[in-house]
Amino acid sequence: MELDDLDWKLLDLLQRDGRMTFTELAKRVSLSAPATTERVRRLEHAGIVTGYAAVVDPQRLGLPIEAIVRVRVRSLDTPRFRERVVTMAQVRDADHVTGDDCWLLRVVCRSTIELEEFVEQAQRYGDTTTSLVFSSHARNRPVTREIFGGIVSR
Amino acid sequence: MELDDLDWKLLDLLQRDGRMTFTELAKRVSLSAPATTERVRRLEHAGIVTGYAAVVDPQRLGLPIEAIVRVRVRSLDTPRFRERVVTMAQVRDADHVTGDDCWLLRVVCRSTIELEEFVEQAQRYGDTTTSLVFSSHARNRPVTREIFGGIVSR
DNA sequence: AGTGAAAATGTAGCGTA
DNA sequence: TACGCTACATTTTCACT
Repeated sequence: MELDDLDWKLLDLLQRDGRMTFTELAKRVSLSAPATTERVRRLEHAGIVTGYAAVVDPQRLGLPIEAIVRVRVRSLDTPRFRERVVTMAQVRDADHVTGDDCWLLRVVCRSTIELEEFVEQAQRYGDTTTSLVFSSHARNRPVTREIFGGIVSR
Repeated sequence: MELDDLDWKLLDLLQRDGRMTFTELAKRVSLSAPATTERVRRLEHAGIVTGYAAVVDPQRLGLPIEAIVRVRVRSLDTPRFRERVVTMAQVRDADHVTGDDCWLLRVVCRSTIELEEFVEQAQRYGDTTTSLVFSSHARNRPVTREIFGGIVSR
C-alpha cells in the first residue's frame, strides 16, 4: 500500500489521539469527513492501523515498580517459559530477540518483593538479568514519516 | 483514587479498544451512558488514563527491522545523548535503567544498514549491545486487576 | 463532496442510598 | 453528599447519491 502525505498525517494524529472524531480529523487534514473516514478504514484494512488503546499509567494504579528482565531461556524450556512466564499478568512486553539474552520482558509490580518473586519464577527457565526502570523518556512514540529521512512519495 | 470492579472493567475494555463508544462501554458494564462517561472522565482526570493511541504495525509501514539497543552512556554525555539520540525518530521506547546498560532503546528501521547507522550514532556516547527482535509475544498488554492477585477492594 | 437518517455525546434535573 | 438514571438538545457517523 502506497501512503501519501495525508495518510501519514492521519496516522500521526491518530497515534497521538486515538479517540479523535472523524469530523475533527477531517478538519485537521482539510478534507471532507467521509473522505477522511474512508482513508482511515483503508489504513485499518491494510493492517497498518491494528487497533486503538487507552494509555494507562501503572504508577497511578499502584504499580510503582517497572523493570526489564532479560532471560536466557534454554531452548528446550521455551514452550513452558512462554506458557508459564510470558503469560503472567505483570508482563507488559515480551520480545524474543537475538543474542545471549534471548527474551526481554517488561514487567510492572507493586513492590520490589513482588518483582523478586517474578524473577524467581523466570529463573526456573534460565539465567536472568534485571534492570529497574528509573525513568522512561519515550514510550510508544508515534511512527512517523521522519524515520524515512523526509523522503516524499506520490 | 479508589477503583472498584466497574472501573477496572472499563480500564480493561478501553485498553483493548480505545475507540469504543461510551454507549457500547455502558452496555458492556450494564450502566447508563452518562454514568459510564462520568467514570471514564474521572479516570482521565485522576491521571490513570493518560491518553488514547492508534496502534500501528511498523512492518506494514516498511520498517521490518526492530531492535533493542542497550547503551552504556558515560554520565557526562547523558544530556547530549538524550538530545541527539533519544529524540531520533527511529526510537519508539527509551528507558533509563539501573545496571551496566543504563539506556534501553527500542528502534525501528527500514534495513539493517540503517540500524547500523543508528548504532554508530549511539556508539558515540558509550558502548552498545544490539539485539534484533525475532518476534514480539506481548506488546503493551493491558494493565489488569489480575496483577494484584485477584484481591478485591471496596 | 454533499445529504439525511441513525447513533452517540453532553447537559440538566430528578431520585436514591 | 455521592452516584446513577431519564430526557432532550447537539454533534457525529454512516450509507446514500
